[in-house]
Amino acid sequence: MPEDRLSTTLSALADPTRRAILARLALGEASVGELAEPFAMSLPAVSKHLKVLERAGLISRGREAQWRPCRLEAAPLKDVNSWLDSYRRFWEQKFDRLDAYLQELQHIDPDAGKN
Amino acid sequence: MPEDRLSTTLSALADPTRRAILARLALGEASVGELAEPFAMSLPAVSKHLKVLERAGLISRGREAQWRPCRLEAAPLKDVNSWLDSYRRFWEQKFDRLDAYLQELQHIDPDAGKN
DNA sequence: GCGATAATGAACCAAAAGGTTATTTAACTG
DNA sequence: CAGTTAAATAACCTTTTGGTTCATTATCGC
Repeated sequence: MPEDRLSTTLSALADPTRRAILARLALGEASVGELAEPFAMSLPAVSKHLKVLERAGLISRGREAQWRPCRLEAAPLKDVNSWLDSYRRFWEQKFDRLDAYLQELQHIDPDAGKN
Repeated sequence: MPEDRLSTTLSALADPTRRAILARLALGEASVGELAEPFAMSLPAVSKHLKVLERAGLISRGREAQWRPCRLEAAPLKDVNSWLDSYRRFWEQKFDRLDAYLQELQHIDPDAGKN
C-alpha cells in the first residue's frame, strides 16, 4: 500500500503528540528522551511516533554517542502548504463576504428611516 | 476521546479519496452519487468518507428532494493554514540555504585545483 | 399506492494505529 | 570487563479505519 506522500504527511500530522514533537523540534534538535519527557507515555510509544515522523520525512535523525538527536525537516510541510493554497480563495472569500457585510453595515445612511 | 479539531481536520484530509472529493466540491456542489462516480468503491464507502468530512466541518449537506447536495466548507482549512504558518520560516530557510549553496557552487574559483 | 432512485444504516471483516511490557542493541564509564 | 544509559525491536492487545454486503428510509413520478 504505497500511500501517496501527501497522505503520509497529513496522517503523520494528524496526531497531537506528533505535532507537539514538531513544535519542540522547531526550537532546536533534541534527543528521544528529551522529546519524550513532556508526555505521559512510554518511551517506545514516542519512538514509534518518531518513526512515523521520519517515514513522512518530517524529521531526520543523527547519531551522537548513545543519543539519536532529531531534527525538524520542513520540506513536506511545504507540500501541504502548496496543496492548501489551491483552497485559499475559499476561506478568503468567506472573509471578503464578511468584510463586504461589515462595510455595508457601516455605509448605511445614518439618516435612513428618519423623518 | 474528544480529539482536538486540528487532528480531526488533518486526519480527514489524510486520505486521497477524501481530498479528491474536496477537489470536486471546489468546482461546485454535488450529490453523493456524483461524488462517488469517479471511485472504484461502493456508495456506502463514499457515504462514510462524506461523514468523516462532515464531522471535520469540511463539508456541509443540504437537502433537495432525494438528493443531499454537498458543499465545501473551507474554514477548517484556514486553521490548518494558520498552524502551518508557524513553520513557514523552516521551509523558506531551506530554500535560502539551497540558494546559498548554489551560489557557492557558482562562485568556486574555476581555476581551483588546476596546475 | 407502487416502483424506481438516492442515500444512509447495520453488521461484519481485515488491516492499521497507538499503546503497553519485556527484551535487545549500542555506546559510554569506571 | 561489568554496569549504566539511550534507544530500538518484538510481541502483544485494543480501538479505529476503510472497505464490503444487505437492509432500510425517504422522495419522486406515475
